Amino acid sequence: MLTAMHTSLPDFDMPNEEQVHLAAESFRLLSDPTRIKILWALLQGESNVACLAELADAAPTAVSQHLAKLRLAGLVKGRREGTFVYYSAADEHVRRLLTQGLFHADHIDRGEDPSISGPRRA
Amino acid sequence: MLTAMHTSLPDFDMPNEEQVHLAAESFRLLSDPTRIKILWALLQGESNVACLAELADAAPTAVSQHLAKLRLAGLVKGRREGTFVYYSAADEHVRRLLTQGLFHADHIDRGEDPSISGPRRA
DNA sequence: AGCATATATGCGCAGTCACGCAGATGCGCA
DNA sequence: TGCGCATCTGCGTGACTGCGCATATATGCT
Repeated sequence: MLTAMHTSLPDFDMPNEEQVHLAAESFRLLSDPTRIKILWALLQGESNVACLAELADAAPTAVSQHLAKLRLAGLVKGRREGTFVYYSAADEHVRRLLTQGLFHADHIDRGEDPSISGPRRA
Repeated sequence: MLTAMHTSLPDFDMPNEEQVHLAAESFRLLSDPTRIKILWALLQGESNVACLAELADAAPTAVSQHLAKLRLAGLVKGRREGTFVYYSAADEHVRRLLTQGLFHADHIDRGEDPSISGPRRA
């Protein structure tokens, strides 16, 4: 019973490595406050870099870099109009993910963290 | 019109800084493949460190560290039973978030990335 | 062409993270 | 009390990340 512990139990099903990796990448892109603000703003309508920089309270350069990453991941799309580039959220998955995350943030229950080990605390 | 661009437009509403920060922290914890596998396993029932290490194909030490972070964030709970510690997912928010993320991973459309700037490609 | 605006990109730095290793701690048993 | 097991914690390292700065590219106007 050294390495065969769950194999005997036929219950746990694990997602593919690739799927896990892709999900992790998406979550990683959502793990930055500036990018969250950018995406949240884009979910309410398209906007350009300068305007997003104001809304997210960040430097336009930083916002551009964030948008580049979000674009590479396919989370936002860019549409050029003259000197401006108007960005918009790619699909509704982004909205659901962000909404869930922000909603979850308002309902976090850290439940006093019993810390498992350490002396018994009454 | 230096810093007043969106203030004139009363449309964009932004979430609180704290809420954004908490959401970012949650997303950051979900941005690691090992943690995703751990949480996915825990959503199917409680388990201990060694078993989770096998399921996630990681060293028990690493799994323990991941679980400590997840516990501090309130995403998992730990229940001690003898020398074992049985962990379980904290609430249904985690399930929804993870499900959304993994589902999203199967429907990513990177849409050829027009790269905005650079020479016109056709 | 020349200039200004808007955005993108390359570079260096400081901060963070995941991992491996060693040692500590808690628990059960003889 | 001493041993073994399961787990936790501290430290060092390599890799990555976000930001600021300078620079490059793209578009519009005169």
